[in-house]
Amino acid sequence: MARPRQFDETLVIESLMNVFWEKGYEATSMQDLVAASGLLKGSLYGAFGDKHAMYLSALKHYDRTRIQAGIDVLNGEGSARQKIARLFDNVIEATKRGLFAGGCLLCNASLEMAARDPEVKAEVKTTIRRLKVAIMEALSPRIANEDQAAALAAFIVSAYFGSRVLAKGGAPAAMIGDTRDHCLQLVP
Amino acid sequence: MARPRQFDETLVIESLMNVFWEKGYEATSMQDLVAASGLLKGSLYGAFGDKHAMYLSALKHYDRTRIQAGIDVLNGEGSARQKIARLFDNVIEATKRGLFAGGCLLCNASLEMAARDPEVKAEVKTTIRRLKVAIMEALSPRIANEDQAAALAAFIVSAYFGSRVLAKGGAPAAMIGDTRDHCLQLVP
DNA sequence: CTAGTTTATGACCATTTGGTCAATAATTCA
DNA sequence: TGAATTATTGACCAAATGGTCATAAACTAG
Repeated sequence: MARPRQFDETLVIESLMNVFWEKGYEATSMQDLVAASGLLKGSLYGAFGDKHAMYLSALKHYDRTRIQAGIDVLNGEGSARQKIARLFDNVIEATKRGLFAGGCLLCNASLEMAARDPEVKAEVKTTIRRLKVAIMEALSPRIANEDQAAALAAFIVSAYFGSRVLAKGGAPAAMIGDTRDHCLQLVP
Repeated sequence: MARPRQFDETLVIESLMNVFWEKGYEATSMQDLVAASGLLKGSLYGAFGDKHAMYLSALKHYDRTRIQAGIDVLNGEGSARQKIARLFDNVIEATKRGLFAGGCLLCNASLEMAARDPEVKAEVKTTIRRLKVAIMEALSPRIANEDQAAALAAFIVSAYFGSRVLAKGGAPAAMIGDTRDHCLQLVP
């Protein structure tokens, strides 16, 4: 009934996400978002709301794509140990290459935003839960006791997130490797 | 030979640190720092340099005080297991009370700043190493093999940092408890 | 073709940002 | 006391910030 959007929304969200991912919320300016998306300010505001709404959209997009990719691995083929190893190997790979500086947007959002932003906190909380459940289910064929599986899953999530902090902080890749190896030892 | 400082430098750094700790670097404005310190802008710049230098000073102060307090625990009395339990209990305590929103300044700095700020990265890297070594030494009476102790120490640091991400992200305290318990099981 | 509706555009805005500086005040050494 | 040195003060600044809006353009239903 009217003029249609002249851009692919998903493509634009992806570009917004990449900026927030690399720079964080506060360090990202509207100019950065304009430059990255190729749209003009007015269009961005019209389509997504204000900067904060753009961040939330980016976070949800990260959940739907990057986190989901991890969950797909956990739901896919292979032993529990192999699947969990793959999660850590991605971090180690990224650390060794040292190219993209973003790390994990979920972790970044948790530390930068969650404490002062209830909406971000809710989103982060939900995504953490999703990740934990997926790990639990990957473990369930090997661990009959559900509480035990939940506890181990919580633990693996912690170690995984911790490895993202180490990676960004310039810790040697060996520390992340050690973390990975210890985690795998615990997976039956 | 001239007019002396009319303020306690350490006290001022402490107040600057608290602001950065709670809000992060980018979300902290010079106005915030002025308000928190009670000094005027000119005095702050005169004494500490620019905002970035203030952040670095705050980070170093965090190392000298808060991180050192943790290391003191690790160097102090008690079994290795007891000492490491105490690290996690602090996080759990803070999570349950939900009062101070800062979490761990070292983790915050790593995720917000390290990727784009070599000085912060160097500081974070050094502090991570200090923490890891202290954990290693706490373990050493029980683990003869040095490589093994180093690997376990790296692992515990990861799990600890991860629990800080979980805590800020609104994950249930039980997840942090599970993380703690699994860590302790690995400590001989 | 036209009326109606939505999108795109970029000029525009108040506010806030980090940072400077000349003037003044306080101190010490001689 | 006076010369030298440093600290404090607050006014000041250019630039950047997030955000708005009137206008023009593009599309669809009738």
